[in-house]
Amino acid sequence: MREASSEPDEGDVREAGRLSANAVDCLPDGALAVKLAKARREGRPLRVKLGIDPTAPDIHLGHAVVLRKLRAFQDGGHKVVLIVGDYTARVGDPSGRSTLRPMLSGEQIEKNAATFQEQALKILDEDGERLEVRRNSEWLDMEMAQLLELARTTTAAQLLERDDFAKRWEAEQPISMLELMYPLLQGYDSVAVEADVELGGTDQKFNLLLGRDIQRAYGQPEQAIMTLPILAGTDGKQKMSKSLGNQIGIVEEPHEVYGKLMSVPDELIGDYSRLLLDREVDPTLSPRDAKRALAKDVVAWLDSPAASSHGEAYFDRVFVERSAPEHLEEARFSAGDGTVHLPALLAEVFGMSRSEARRTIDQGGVALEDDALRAGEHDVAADRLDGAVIRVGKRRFRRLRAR
RNA sequence: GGCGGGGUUCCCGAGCGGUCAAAGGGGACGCGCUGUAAACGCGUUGGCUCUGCCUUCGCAGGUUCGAAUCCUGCCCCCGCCA
Repeated sequence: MREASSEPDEGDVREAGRLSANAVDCLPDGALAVKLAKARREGRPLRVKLGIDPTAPDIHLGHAVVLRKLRAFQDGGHKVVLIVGDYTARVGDPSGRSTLRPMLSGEQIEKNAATFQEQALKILDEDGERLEVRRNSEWLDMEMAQLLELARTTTAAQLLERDDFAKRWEAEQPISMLELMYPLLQGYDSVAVEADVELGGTDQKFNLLLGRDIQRAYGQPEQAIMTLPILAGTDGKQKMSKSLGNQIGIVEEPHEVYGKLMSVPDELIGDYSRLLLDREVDPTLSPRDAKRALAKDVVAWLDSPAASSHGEAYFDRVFVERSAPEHLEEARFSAGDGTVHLPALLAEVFGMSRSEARRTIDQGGVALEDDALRAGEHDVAADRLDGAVIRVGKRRFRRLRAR
């Protein structure tokens, strides 16, 4: 559907340029400016869609990249439509995956959906004028006839063009019907909420574009799409994701966030800075100092400057000086006959097995008051433990107290 | 419906009657080095009352002095042809 009546003026073009900073793709060319112009003429905000499937319980910095962009739209006066994909989470988006994804239980999805929504508000403006939160079960739990109507909008060839489907097809790997349906469902979300613009990671490009086709099939104006870079996880290699264990959650303890950011490979500092803080790295800083500045400012953004300072102090103390943090959790032990079997105590306190505890001790990984225990030193006098700080590895600490 | 290939310890993947708690890689963990990291080196990676014992190789039986390895049944996954 042409929108020729909405010629963008200079301001629209500038605004579109500003909004598409950091974007990898903003398609079709010029479409965003046209959308802006149209909305301006009609005196309404743009409806900017993001769908997130609550397949894991927490939002991490990878999600934050897109959420920040949404926030930029909000700050520009537009309305974000956040779709919690409680229905699509049951299907499992195959994007970037080479294997099938397990289906989640309704209960688990419900739980995740609640925390997702709550955590997203840490970044988004929750003003009702600027935010609409929807669940896609509202419209996807549809009649068979409606589903078939949706299915008519797209051909198998179209779907198989998608990169990961194409690869799997080529490699004779399974592609389930459920997965094939996924892009259609996501596209239908756009129809249901009448999206003007949809955002997503670059891995979503196909789905976002297909949304346009589906909107057209339903007689709606086609959304503009914007893709943002995928943030690499703390391993520096793979996309940040909970299941790969390389994520930094936005509601983690400030010192955890700080520490995890510091452990990110240097090569990522630039990306992180640009995508999470919208700024380039100060070239006069050494990688170490640049990373410190990054860590500090990200924590300040997510929490507060005070939390950030504490996170930094904690980090310096524990990792730079290698001493125990100021505030330690306590662990109680019973003195028994005056000797304590450490593997049992460590197993209980740190959730490891006794064998693992023994090995760690034997490898010099357990220290009492900064003195590493010697190999075989498994039984220790209770009075030596009472009040002492025990450290396992670099970062696990407890203050011991006799019970 | 027919034919064929598979299910091994966190993951991938060897093993194909004893020498197997099971090669190799990845990941993770510990130590060293260091900038906090990366890279690199060394070590560990089922459990336990630990020079030994117990439990693992889809599930259940069976053969055998002895099975992850052989047999039978069952469950599940994948591909091809139709």
